[in-house]
Amino acid sequence: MSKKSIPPKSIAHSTPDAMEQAAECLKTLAHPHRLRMVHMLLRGRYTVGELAQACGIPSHMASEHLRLMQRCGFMICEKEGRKAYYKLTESHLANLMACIEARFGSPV
Amino acid sequence: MSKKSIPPKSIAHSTPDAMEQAAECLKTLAHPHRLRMVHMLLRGRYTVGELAQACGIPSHMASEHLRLMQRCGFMICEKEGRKAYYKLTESHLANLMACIEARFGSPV
DNA sequence: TTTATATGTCGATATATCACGATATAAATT
DNA sequence: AATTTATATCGTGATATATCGACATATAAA
Repeated sequence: MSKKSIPPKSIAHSTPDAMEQAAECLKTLAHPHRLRMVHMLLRGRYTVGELAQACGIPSHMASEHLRLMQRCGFMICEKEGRKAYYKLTESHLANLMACIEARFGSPV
Repeated sequence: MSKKSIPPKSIAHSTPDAMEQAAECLKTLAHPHRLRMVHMLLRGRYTVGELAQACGIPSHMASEHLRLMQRCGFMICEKEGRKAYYKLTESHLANLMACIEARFGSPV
């Protein structure tokens, strides 16, 4: 989903694009486990298993969340042996999370 | 809506709360029309109809989006005659939108 | 009062998302 | 080779969300 077919328009309604892209990424971020993972990854490098444990979910589900966030360009995966480390690549996430935590507080 | 049946756990996994609340609000924000409305409301005071027109949607749908955002505490409604003006009340939205626009650009 | 305008609500439907079990792959261990 | 460990993928049912038409309300104008 989410084919950016770029605006056929130029009415006054302005470009939907910026807002649509933003909405898609925000939607991906807008999940408690994914927020927690980003929070952790801003502070270190973790494997799928470690992130899963911190969220209290099975690792195959963490894997799925990480895949979604990768798809948004938030992070990349670095494999080491049979482990997979995830690392943030989107610099704006730090600011964004700072705003979010300023409003809602950090997880423990 | 949204019964949080949350897993029966309370190990070291920390408070789910901050992240869950944040997720819920972010999810509400994560919609192209709602983002645009917030973007506009950061710069002025608009009626449902004006916001609807800017988004290119019927006003009864704008009304629904505004109701959701009100429920999150983003804004309040001020009625004047038969018009309804919406006004932001959540100060963190300015920062949050600034982050978002820094990453994705503003709508026209 | 009648009509038009602005907003809001309700119910139906289509689509998306979530959480899960089962299964798959791939590397390390035995 | 067989087993265990770590991750990833697939299919499914349950739930949530988005959008819409129809209708409701409330104010203003005629």
